[in-house]
Amino acid sequence: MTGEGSALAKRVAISDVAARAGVSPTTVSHVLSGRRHVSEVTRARVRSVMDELGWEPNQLARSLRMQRTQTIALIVPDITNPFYPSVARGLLDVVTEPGYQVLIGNTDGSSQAERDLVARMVTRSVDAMVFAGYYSKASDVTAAVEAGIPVALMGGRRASPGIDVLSSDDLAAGEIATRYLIGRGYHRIGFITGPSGDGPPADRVKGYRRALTSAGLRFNSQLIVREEFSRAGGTAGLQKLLELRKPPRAVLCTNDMVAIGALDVARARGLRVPDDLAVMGFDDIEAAALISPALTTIAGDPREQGRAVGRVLLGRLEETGRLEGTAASLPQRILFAPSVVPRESA
Amino acid sequence: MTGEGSALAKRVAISDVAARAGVSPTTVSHVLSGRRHVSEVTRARVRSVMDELGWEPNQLARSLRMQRTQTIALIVPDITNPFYPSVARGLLDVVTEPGYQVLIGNTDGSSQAERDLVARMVTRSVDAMVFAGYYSKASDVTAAVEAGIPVALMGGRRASPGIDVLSSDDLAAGEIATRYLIGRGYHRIGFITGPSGDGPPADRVKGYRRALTSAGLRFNSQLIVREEFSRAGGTAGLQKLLELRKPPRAVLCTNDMVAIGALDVARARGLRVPDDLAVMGFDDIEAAALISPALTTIAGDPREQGRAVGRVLLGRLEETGRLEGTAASLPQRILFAPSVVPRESA
DNA sequence: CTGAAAGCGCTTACAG
DNA sequence: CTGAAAGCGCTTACAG
Repeated sequence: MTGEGSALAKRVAISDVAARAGVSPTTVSHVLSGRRHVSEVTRARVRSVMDELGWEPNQLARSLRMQRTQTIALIVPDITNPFYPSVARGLLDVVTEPGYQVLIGNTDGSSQAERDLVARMVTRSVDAMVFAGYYSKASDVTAAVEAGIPVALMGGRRASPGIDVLSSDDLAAGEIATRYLIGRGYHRIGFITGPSGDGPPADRVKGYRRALTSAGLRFNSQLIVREEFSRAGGTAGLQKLLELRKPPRAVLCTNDMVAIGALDVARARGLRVPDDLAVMGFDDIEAAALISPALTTIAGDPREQGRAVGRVLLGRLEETGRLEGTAASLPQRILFAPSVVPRESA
Repeated sequence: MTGEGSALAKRVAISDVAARAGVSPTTVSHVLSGRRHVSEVTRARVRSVMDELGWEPNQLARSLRMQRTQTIALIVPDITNPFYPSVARGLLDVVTEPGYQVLIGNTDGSSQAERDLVARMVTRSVDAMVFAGYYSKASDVTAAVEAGIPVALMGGRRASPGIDVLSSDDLAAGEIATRYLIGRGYHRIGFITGPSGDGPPADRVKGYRRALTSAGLRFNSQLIVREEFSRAGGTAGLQKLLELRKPPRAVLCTNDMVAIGALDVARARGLRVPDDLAVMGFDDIEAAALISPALTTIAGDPREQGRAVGRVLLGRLEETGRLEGTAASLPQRILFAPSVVPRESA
């Protein structure tokens, strides 16, 4: 019984390869890394022993020694929200090739969970971190920053040392949507926004207002209604808008779910969309293309955002590798411009 | 200049705590783990130094020493397919509390990528692995099995040593769907299935056939059409079915996308759904509830599947911890029963 | 009740 | 061109 095939067979280590090849671990390490010259013959011998024993360096040991884990943390509120898997995909797209892996964490938006996860990631010595919260702010990631880990904050408002910020340009989104509607001849445009007066939804309203103004149209606060971010919110919102003395001919909804709720009431009332009423959403969720009439909406590109995040972080990682202690380049803030996806509803 | 506040401040190590508390690292380690008695006084002193210096053990060092990384790999074909984020969520649900983190990998279904990722995960000494491929089989994960890493294979056909298999019960799904339709008075039922004659889609057809038979209904192969897994496939499939001399009164579609395609032709031809034609899908994608008429479909519970996967793996991990080399319990195969989500279309 | 030492598996100054 | 040794930061037999 050699035990060779056993599931419990000890993993082969660099010392095994060295012994078998009749060289030192140092040399084995160097044929692997190529960081110093090794004579043709020994190199060949070592290579063949590596293959023979199927040796691959233990990343754990390597990480401990090199102080680099080749790992990036991705912390999100809810991986089940389709935006984040797309971001994850984009991140993986650019980060896999250079040898990084990604560790995911789900916070449910709880700041307790956020702190715990950030701490655990630090404890695990991730090389970089992307953090997305419902209301991302720098203070959520201080533990990482203090540990010298570069972080990319998604959805944050401003960059700070150690923290690059990447987010959707919600103001532009609102502006673009409104301009699209105006261009199609709608001048009386309602807006069903979210319950609170700040954050991305408020930025969209700001963009809407700006587009109105620059088109010489009057902004009318009666046309803005605040509702929950849900199908029911859309229903309620459109109902209110339709009760107005002069109801809008088009309605912008703060997200696609809300727009779908608005379409429900249009259907129930027998309104033709978009002839009697144009409806437009934001986000471009999968259902937007599948419902009837298909929803015209504003799309970001979450996968591309993920790629951008990856690139930014890779850049930071290169910096810290090279210039040890030298001043890093300034933290960036990157805004993603959205575009309209014209379909049937507007 | 103390450098204390610098981003480059060395992380504090166990030896720092020990020195400052006037004890050995051994003792510090033991107050942390509680694995041996430490006198009240020294324990208190060590604790306060820990707090003061903010020390947390470096997981890397700990992992290297203990041969346990507290990491689980999750390898999926496409994290962007909503099934997988739900699985990920369920996995996180059960695995976070006991201190595990999850490393994700995306293969795009390429077996090259699958092999590479499995190898990389092994190299990183993950404690366990969940693997989902488009056609998962044991041979995809041999590298992990050989390294003694317990794996949970999602969607596989049979368990084998070191590999537990968890999958949806597609046969039951087909049967349940068909029975539902029969129960609602539909006796002539068409089936738009996928292009190939095996895998989950074929199992669904088998279940359909079985339900028909056990209800005393005749199986008619003309009512089965093979199409692509897409909206266009659903359109084409229903068109063929409607050209039959005696077209079906109800149609089962191999997934919700296909069902949506079928609904497109029903709408175009002015058929009332479900009165003239009942349409039913599988999977319960988000859009199923949002379209009109809302789609009646068969739902699995991916998040619960993820939880189950987590539980199985946690069980295996406990086994290997306890009985070193003793025979592990037999590999399991767990099948998830789906249920119908009655909505408007059937 | 506590500590010195070995060792997990690598990489990299240092020396020749 | 190559190797012996130190060290990354822990845990745990071993010894007292």
